[in-house]
Amino acid sequence: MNISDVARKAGVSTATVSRVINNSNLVKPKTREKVMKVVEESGFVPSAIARGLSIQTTSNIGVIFPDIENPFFSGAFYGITKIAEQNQYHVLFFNSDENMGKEQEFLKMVESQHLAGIIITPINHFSAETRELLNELEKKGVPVVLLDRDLRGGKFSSVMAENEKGAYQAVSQLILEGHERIAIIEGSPSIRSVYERSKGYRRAMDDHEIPIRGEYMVRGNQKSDLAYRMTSRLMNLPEPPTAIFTCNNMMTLGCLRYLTEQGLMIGQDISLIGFDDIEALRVIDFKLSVVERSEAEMGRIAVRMLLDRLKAPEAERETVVMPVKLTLRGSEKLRRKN
Amino acid sequence: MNISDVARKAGVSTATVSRVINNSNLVKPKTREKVMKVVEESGFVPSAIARGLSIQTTSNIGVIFPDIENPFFSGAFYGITKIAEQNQYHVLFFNSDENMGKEQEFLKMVESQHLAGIIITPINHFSAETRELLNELEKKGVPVVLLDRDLRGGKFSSVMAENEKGAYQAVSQLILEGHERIAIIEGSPSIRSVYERSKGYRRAMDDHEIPIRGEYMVRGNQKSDLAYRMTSRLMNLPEPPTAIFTCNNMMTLGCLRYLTEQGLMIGQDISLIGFDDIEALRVIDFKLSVVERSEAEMGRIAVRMLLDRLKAPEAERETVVMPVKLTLRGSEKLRRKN
DNA sequence: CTGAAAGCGCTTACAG
DNA sequence: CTGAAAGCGCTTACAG
Repeated sequence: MNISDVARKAGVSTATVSRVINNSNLVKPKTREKVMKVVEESGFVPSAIARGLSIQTTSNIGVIFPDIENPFFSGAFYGITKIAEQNQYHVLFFNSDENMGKEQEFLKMVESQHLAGIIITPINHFSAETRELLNELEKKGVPVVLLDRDLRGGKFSSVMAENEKGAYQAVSQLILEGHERIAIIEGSPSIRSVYERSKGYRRAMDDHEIPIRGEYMVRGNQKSDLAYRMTSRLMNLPEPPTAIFTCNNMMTLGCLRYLTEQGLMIGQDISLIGFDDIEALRVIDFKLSVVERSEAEMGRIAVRMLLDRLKAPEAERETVVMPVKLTLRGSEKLRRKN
Repeated sequence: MNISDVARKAGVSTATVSRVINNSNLVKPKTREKVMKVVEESGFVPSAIARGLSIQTTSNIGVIFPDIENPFFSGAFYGITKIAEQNQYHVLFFNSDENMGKEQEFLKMVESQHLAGIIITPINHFSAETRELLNELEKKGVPVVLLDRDLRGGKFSSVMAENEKGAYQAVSQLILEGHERIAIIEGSPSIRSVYERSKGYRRAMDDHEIPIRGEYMVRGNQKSDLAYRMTSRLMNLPEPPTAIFTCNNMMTLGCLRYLTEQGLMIGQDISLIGFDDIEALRVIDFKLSVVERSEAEMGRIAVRMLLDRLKAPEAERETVVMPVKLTLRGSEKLRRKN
């Protein structure tokens, strides 16, 4: 069943059927009715792919995230699918696995798939290749929205968060609790958002005139396992830290795993604040203090921005910065002083 | 840059370019070289959409899950994207939100998008509409794989789990610990996999000759919030249960939230075993006993099945049943007897 | 308001 | 091994 079949049955041309389907107002009401009747009876669904070839674009948006198992991203993804669905858009998802090669491979495919737009969390802030691929897409009329991570030298729409501020508040709170030996598990320096959290840490230390010790700054890679090993390194220092700030949720988990294995009680033997909340721990009232933000909302905003640019291609590119909130639940404290 | 441009530059016909791109062996090596050179230099990427229209199918597979924020599904989704990517397939994702209308809306779209195949976790075991839509797709050569949930009367490939067995083992263990007042937070009765877990509960109770009390069987909806309220109902019974078995991870969280709010210690004041593990709790060594399975593996298997059927359309439809494992961590015990 | 026809960019049966 | 040409199922500028 295709558009010609419908046209024949309705006694009109395919052009008219097409106009009816696309709600063109260049159709006489009677004709529209006649065509709609055939469409309903036959259960005709137009081929999105033929339409795509003809108008050179589709209603599919591409989403590229580095790690869909990270609850931040699955939450953002949920927000994306919701708004996309409400607007009759579909979502093509790609997991880049924090791997530059995969990211670029996917971007090259975008054009051949004629995607309407792209929401991406780029792997590397400094990747000129990724930036150029995205620039080319923009030039070809495919709007791009960055989510959670910026890209150096690019001018794209984006949805970011108050990363530095959140980290600043968290670390300041630790200082307020009397900590001086505060460690940070940083993320990759080539991820802007995570790097900004390191900056917040340094600024908080500086503002309170606490000297920063190199051995207290260890580098993770956004994943749990390395954070586990880095926590081990920290805790085996001659003078281990009394508090740790972790730069994302997965690293918080890795850190917690090590501390737990060592029998250290959070909020008693050691203090900890993490970036991004962890639902299961909140539920059981585990006293983990965190810097929170709404990941689903970030996803929703990203899609809305994309759709706005699709409607008004000349519209300004904008950046939305999601507010963060420091939620204190007790893990920032220390009962038994070391 | 399209196939005609390449053909012109290489001094051959579009047919030949097409053959080169698709690795047909009906091309003289010299010709192939000549064409490949132009392809590389021009950075030509064939239009997937034009190809799709021509051959009436694409390299996109559709995935429909009810709740991508549930770690079981994001884990399975991760497995899916991995294998899909390895085989040059792309994934169109749709979140049905446990909503039948959305599920069917999406299925109707599958055909117009010419998806190569479908992986679906159906909302309702008894939905004849969904079953028929899937049957039609199969008839049209679009293979279907069910993941985690079966569909009555359908004969589709599927990846399931040992649901009844897992529940049976969990509840038997509770009985072994001396419990008799064992409650269950069931899921929707129209979801086969979750329902099978209820059956495992009943069989375990029967086998051990423990009478089943109606007030100990409460119904959830796979979500955390309702499980929270149901736990409240259970614990406010004149004779509350001493142990609870929850039929999925989200309901385990809701249950934990209530118990925690009431100041009850898991494994001391009340026992609990849940279906599906919860990473964050494992990490902090929270003593939650669970029935585990590998969700990523289920996703990987589902894609492999799909690809096999794509290669050999006449291949038998098969069902893989993932083994489960009861992991005891202490929450099945009771320190202070009620 | 409506239709004939060209065009979107591929693939492939057919002829050579 | 290669090419001309029809076809996939839509949309839309153009003519009426």
